[in-house]
Amino acid sequence: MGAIERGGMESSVPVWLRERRTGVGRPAERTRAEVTAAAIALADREGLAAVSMRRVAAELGTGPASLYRYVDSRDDLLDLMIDEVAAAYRLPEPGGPWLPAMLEVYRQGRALMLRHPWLPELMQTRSTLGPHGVDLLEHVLTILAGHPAPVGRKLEAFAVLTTLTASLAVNELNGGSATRQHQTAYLAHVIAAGRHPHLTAALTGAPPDVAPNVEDTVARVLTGLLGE
Amino acid sequence: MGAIERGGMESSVPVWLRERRTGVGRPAERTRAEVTAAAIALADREGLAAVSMRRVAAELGTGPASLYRYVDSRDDLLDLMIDEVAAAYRLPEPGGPWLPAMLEVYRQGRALMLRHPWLPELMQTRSTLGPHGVDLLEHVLTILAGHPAPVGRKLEAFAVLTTLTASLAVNELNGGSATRQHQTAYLAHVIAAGRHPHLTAALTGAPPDVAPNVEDTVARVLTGLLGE
DNA sequence: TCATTCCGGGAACGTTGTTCGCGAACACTG
DNA sequence: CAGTGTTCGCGAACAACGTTCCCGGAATGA
Repeated sequence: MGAIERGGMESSVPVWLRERRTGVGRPAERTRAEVTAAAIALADREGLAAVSMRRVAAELGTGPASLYRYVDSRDDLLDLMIDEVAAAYRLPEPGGPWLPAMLEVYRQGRALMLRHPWLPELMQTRSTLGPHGVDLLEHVLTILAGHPAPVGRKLEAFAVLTTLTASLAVNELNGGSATRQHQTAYLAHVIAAGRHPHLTAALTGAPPDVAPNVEDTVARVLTGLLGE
Repeated sequence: MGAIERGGMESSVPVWLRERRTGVGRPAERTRAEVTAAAIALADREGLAAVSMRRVAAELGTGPASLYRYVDSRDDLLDLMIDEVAAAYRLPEPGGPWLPAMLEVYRQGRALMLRHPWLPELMQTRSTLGPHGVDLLEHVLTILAGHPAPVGRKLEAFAVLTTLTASLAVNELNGGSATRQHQTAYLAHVIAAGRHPHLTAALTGAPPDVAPNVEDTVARVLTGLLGE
């Protein structure tokens, strides 16, 4: 009876609401924050695939089962990692025109993702809003407070900006990697086949004199979304 | 010596180039297409997580090891799934203004992703261009052939359109699911806390009289990217 | 018929996420 | 100070995973 009561229907409660127990009982030797930090360090060093419960536990010098005292599942841990990283935003007091302020948000998001190469892949898969994510959203809404667009479009702009940032970061990170070689190997084959004239022209033509400015792209998308 | 020669440095060759053997030896009982179809059927029915080599093999009535005659790894199989689904595009002969043509591409992409809910998640993680993907890209470039923007921006527009379609599809698919309830449960808590006034206003305010038209969003982003 | 070449797939290896349950550690009560 | 309730640490185990080995069989070309 007790077991059912405990494990029952709490699985729909997000991580951020499952909190510290009372002061009774044996005190924990670690914090959720420490576990999260260990996972982040591991991901930074060896990539997201290396973040298994066992490896994280080893990082902390404990057994795998111990982690489940701090986290309900591996997915929870991933959510914690995402939000913890978002704590690093240092955003200036909102004020002035909205576009430059939004671009600053993009710039810092990009920097975060380059510092933590596993971040974009993670954010594209799961869409979590933890405490720090919520702070960021509040900041964006403050930036856009004076903008005439309806709220729905502002939320939409935030979502698109997030996705776009992740997408562009992935592109930057894959610059000259193995995945890229995969692609070009096959594309060379496609070009040789002769069909796909436009693709051929696009890829064999002289490389653009001016490298496309990524920040301009973001600006264009944002003004496209919000007008002005 | 033979083993090294065979398994050696071919791992950088994409799936699409590893092709049928000679007519000698015992003929295969299945085709790569059949394996792919089985995987797609399984994913449609039980989600992407159910697509394990063992389950796909069971679907075909064989052992897990047999699949490796058709595919080098599970990742290869996922790439095949993506491209196979892209074969379903039925795009009209290009002609006329570019925006409506691009929106038709979006519309069909969206339909594909709603029919195969595992698709967006997969496309956001891995960026593969198989034969059908290449055809789609060629189509888009044909649509934009008369457009004055530099090629780089056109490729960029294609990439953004793909990402955006996947992102919006995920949003649509998560409409009323468990993940959504996670979010709103925590957001309610955030609102109750009192900080985040703009967020509170955005979420508690009267729901927008007009539901935001997703197609308009895409149009806005595209014109933002390409101008005009 | 024989040699060659390839396919099918049982068995096994290493790794994964997660659960069970027990012993130990602390706070509180009497 | 003993007892009780409650929590923590974590070894062991389970089921499932991707992948490799390897061998028996099946087909083709000579």
